[in-house]
Amino acid sequence: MCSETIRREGLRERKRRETLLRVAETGLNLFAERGYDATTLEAIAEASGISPRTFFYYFKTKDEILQFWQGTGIADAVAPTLLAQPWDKSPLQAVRDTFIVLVTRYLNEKSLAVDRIYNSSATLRVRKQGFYLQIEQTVFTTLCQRWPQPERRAQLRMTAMVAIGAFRLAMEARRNDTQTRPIAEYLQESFAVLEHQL
Amino acid sequence: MCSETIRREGLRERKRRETLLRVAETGLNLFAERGYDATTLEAIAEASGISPRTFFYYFKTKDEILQFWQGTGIADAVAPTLLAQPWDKSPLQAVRDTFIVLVTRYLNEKSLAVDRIYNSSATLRVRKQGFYLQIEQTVFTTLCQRWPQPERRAQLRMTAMVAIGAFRLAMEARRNDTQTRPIAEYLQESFAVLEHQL
DNA sequence: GTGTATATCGCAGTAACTGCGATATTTCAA
DNA sequence: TTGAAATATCGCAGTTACTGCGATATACAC
Repeated sequence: MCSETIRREGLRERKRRETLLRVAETGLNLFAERGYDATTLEAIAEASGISPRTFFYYFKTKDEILQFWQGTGIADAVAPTLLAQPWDKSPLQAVRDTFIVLVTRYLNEKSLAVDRIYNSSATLRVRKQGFYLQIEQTVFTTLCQRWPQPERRAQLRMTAMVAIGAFRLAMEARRNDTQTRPIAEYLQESFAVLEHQL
Repeated sequence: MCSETIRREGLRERKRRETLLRVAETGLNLFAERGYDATTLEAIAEASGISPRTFFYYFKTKDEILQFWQGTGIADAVAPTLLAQPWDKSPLQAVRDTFIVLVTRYLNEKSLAVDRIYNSSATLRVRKQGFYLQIEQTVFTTLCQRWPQPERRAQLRMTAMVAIGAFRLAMEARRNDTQTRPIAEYLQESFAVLEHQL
């Protein structure tokens, strides 16, 4: 029966996607509740209804759960969004406007939770830099695509670095702020300070 | 006999200093030879003539050996050197000149080895950011001491960030360069690119 | 010389991961 | 429909970094 079984995705893929999401969500919740270090793999596995061994089938490491929430979206969207910017903008302007688009589109309550977890310990704070490093790299290579003149390379490298720096400082400002304003505002301010530095 | 025994330091402290240095050196050598991950604590301990347990009496973690070589010196010298800069310099100039002094004074062949090890794996590259984060923090608070006006804080935070960024890019440039020039030159160039960004 | 602080070490334990190999489930095609 | 191939789940044993506890030895200070 049911000859036209819904087969646009396949049982396998659906289950996989569901399990992945369930584990990621369970993990994030447990981190938020008990703290990152105090949450064992075993606990995450059990709460997700899988065996500890199977956890590693979905995530290579424990902190890939955090990367899952932090990185998904933004990291992949940087290059296309940056390339889609109007051509009359300066490199720095283009990156700034890209970031403004991306944070509005991808940062949500979950990102706030992740941010709080990342800032709960020194080792995690350091690991978060891996994310920034990755974005910096992507921004740089994308900028080089748009402005391929070799003599601009060093300058573009610097642009990528200061832009990610401004991004970091914006997140920092948001974290330290007592009120809660839209993330894009912090970004605007951060880049304004950067441009004022000149 | 020998009533005026040399007692300016004490046997204890001397031994401790010697052992610490021996372990740190052995570790660095093994890392360079076999790679960081392939070097077990047990191997370092054995090659240093101590028990694995005693290793943790000297270093809390394995990568504290890298921190020992990278951080010692520079991290502690940043604040005093920055405060000793002439008062007519701009914040950014002051930080730049501080870095030039420090790299000339503290970076040696060992730092090169450490740099190579740090860049041998993605996880280590990320961990190195902990060092930059620390320096950035120190630079920021020191700048705030010298220019304590609250309305400058945001600007000084940005200065600290771009300065450390320029530092990072200078190290990167040196690593990617085929020839070997004095580190201070890369720094000068990096800050020149930064100032040109304005 | 005696007490106190420091150094060394073994042992048992934990937690994150890896490799191997067994079994079950889904898929694809003959 | 059946049977082979790919994928998913899992247990078990092992490795490595690191911790806590407690024992013993060494240096120091008086």
